[in-house]
Amino acid sequence: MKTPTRNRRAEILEAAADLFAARGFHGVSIEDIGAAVGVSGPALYRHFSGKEALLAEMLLDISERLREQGARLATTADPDTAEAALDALLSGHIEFALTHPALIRVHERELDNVPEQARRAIRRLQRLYVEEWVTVLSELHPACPPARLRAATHAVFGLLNSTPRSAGELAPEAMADLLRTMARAALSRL
Amino acid sequence: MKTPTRNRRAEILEAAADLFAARGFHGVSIEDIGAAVGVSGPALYRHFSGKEALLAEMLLDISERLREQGARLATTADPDTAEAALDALLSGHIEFALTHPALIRVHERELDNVPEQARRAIRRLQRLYVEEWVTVLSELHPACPPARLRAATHAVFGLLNSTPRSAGELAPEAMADLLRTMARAALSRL
DNA sequence: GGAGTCTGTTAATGATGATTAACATCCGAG
DNA sequence: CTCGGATGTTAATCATCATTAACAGACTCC
Repeated sequence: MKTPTRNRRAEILEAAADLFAARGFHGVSIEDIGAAVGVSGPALYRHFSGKEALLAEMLLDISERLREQGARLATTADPDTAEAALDALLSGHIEFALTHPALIRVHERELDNVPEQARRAIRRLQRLYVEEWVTVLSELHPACPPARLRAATHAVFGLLNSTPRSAGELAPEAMADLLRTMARAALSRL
Repeated sequence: MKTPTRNRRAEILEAAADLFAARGFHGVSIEDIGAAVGVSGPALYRHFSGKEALLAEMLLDISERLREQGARLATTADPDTAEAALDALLSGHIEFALTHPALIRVHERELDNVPEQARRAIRRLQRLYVEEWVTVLSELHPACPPARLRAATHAVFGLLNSTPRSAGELAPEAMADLLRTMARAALSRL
């Protein structure tokens, strides 16, 4: 019982993500989360210091993954073709959103329930990710003021993150294609 | 004390909308809502049969307003220019989103907390509103399959409804302009 | 072969919170 | 006037929940 135990934390985080996505942080009890992974209630305290800490770790992980991915893709090869960098960012985000709809949903909705300190860290990561996009976009639209680029970036995130809401309507492939097409168009004329 | 009383219900709905938008349905107590309008706690039961009923009425009202607006704008004058109808729908939705960010947020997030029966009614209204858009879009893109048009509509809503998240970055005027530009572009090539 | 760490379990404990009861006020109608 | 309805108030009631206690099996390392 050593190997399976290693996965417990991750297992809990995953189950909790699904539950939070479906019913919201306050709509899910510790007992619910425990049940979802086959243990009951207070067992979670062996892995996390509390419910908020669990959420904090979850959001930190998501934000960190997005930021890391952003930093990696934005600097992709050709520094002259900002166009290519934008495409890479787009594809990366879409892939993430389609693969982890629950995480996207929680990331979008539950920041307010994270304790102050962690919230600051998460916000910082989110800001860095946005800045990655803004940097690329400012190369494509040098005349566009930064505030507008930032707002445009948030708007595109809203578009891309709509996935969890229109789930099932379209096959993942078709959905990815649609989102890429729409986002590219939306960002082409700023 | 007759005239001011007439407003009580609306006053409560408004205060509750702001609170739900900020902290989520489960994150707000009846006591909180009462305090926000200057009465305390159980007084709300003189106006609503319960917390869920309050939310249900709120979402029904929002969905109804959007649907009504959609039905009105989509049929606007020129039936030949689907282009104009789309612009009208866009401007209407943007105006609503910028004017009532809290309502948009609640409408987007809290449907799951509404009791079954009301939820069905709300979903029906939402569906009608979406179909209004799909009808217009199908005229502009006759070759595009309906499922794709529906997904595109949801995606554009995601874009337009990003307002509450990027609040303050831009002046309302500039924001409306940006959203209109991006949405038009996103919907131009499906 | 036993001490210690890891993970769990099932009972408290203590808050918070929705809803209801019992009891005032105020105001317009008759 | 005074009766009734509309609105409120405060004090129960009853659940639900996060968190902590107390206790137990299992596996590791010595």
